[in-house]
Amino acid sequence: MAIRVYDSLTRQTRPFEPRVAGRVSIYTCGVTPYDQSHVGHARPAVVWDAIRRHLMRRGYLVTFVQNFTDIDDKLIRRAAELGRPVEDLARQFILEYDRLMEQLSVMPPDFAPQVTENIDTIVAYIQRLVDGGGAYAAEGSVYFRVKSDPEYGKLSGRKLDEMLEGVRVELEPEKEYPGDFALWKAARPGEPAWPSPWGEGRPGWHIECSAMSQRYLGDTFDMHGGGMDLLFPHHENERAQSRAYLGHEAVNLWVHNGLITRGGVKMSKSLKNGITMAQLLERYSGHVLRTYLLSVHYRKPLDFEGQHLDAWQTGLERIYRLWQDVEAAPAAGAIVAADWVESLIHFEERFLAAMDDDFNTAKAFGELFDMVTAAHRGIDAGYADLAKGLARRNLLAADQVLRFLPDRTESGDGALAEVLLTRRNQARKQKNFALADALRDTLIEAGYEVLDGPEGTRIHRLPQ
RNA sequence: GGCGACGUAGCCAAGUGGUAAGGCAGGGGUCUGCAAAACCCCUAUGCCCCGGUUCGAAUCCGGGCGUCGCCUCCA
Repeated sequence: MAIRVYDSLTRQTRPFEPRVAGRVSIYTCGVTPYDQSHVGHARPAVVWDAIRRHLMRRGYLVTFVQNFTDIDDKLIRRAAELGRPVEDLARQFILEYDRLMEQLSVMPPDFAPQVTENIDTIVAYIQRLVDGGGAYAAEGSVYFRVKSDPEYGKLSGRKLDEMLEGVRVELEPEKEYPGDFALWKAARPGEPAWPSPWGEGRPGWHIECSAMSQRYLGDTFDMHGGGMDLLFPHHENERAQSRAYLGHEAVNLWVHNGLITRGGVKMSKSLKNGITMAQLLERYSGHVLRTYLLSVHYRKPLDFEGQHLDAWQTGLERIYRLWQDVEAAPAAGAIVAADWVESLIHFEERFLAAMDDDFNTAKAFGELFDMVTAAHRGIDAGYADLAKGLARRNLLAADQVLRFLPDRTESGDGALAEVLLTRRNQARKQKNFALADALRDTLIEAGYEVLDGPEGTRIHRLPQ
């Protein structure tokens, strides 16, 4: 029953033991709000949302922090292109991101710190690194002394000197060592800048996460998340800073999600093969996108192609149909002995066991589909009340963690639809099948599913 | 070039020593006026290839082939 989690640092799946009993603290790297959000932003957000919900389901009190990098080179460049203030641009895309998260049913973080609101904390953090010898000032900037950390490279699995062979172009001659990275960048004319002991400037990219994670979560916290592409250099540098600052590890478990691919190739800025979430939401509902992101284990690459999404949506609709069938069902009464009853009764423990195993949402969905089949078997076997009651309970249990159920189901009781349905029933009784079929087509065109069954005809809409 | 990950049916995808989950697509049936939905049965004697360890391997080890990623902004 213990939760097991894969740790990128030790490259092992380890039992999860929270630092403080009953509580879990999590920090994940958020986005730089300089452009529209794409699927690559959505995946970690949705994955961590499922992880949070599962930990909560298991009784933990979760504190979740996710930052916004609201000052950096990309943002400055983009703002200059558009002739708009950096903070203005950042505010716009932060709002858009938040709205997107809502559509994906992602809970807001407990804290969403922004770099520009934490400059003092960051400056103090850097100062202590300088005082401790882990960093040095040079020409108005401050650099981290990478060689001061004997374990530098361990997280991303590389050796420092090998890494620097040939490839790196030396842009900052004031560095002691080419691998050193900026904690504080001296201001260039026209850029946003803040005062510091080393002159006007702004934070480097990596320092914010060390400073802010520790500000909001304390000296050690349980899990640190982010995309695989952040392993190096971002998280490697972050780890080095935090170790230099604290004298020990800040992070218990490093958790990295796999990347999104398109036709098997990584989606990236430089390849310009990204899809924005806005584009996707024109074709698919937030629930379809969310669950598709959870249909594959979080550490595996995920291919985002329309044909795969369509296939997934078809499967999800089967779950929706069952939900509409059982949504109003009363709790199950007397139990009978049958395979499908066993399946329905033990569903939740199997589901939670899948989630306990390194948050295996793919397997959890497999269990869910099994449960759907078992429920239908029960219904077909003549135990509709029992099967529906159990299925309802199970769907709600799974939904607590995965969040796939439609917010509300539109029932087929629209006045016009009811009239058409009544007339079709009359036509069928009179064996006027041509008219009956025409009326059915009309209903289908209006977006309804028409389900004829032994207890009469039902119509409903699938949520979209 | 260095380091790392992965290779499971037509497609997507779980499974890290005990005899291949699940989804989509496809075939056959039941039900139905017909269809849809649902249910039942079928669809990988085999998990990239070749060796090895083991009573037993998709799972461990060695070699090969292939794909992808990181080393540069990226979630």
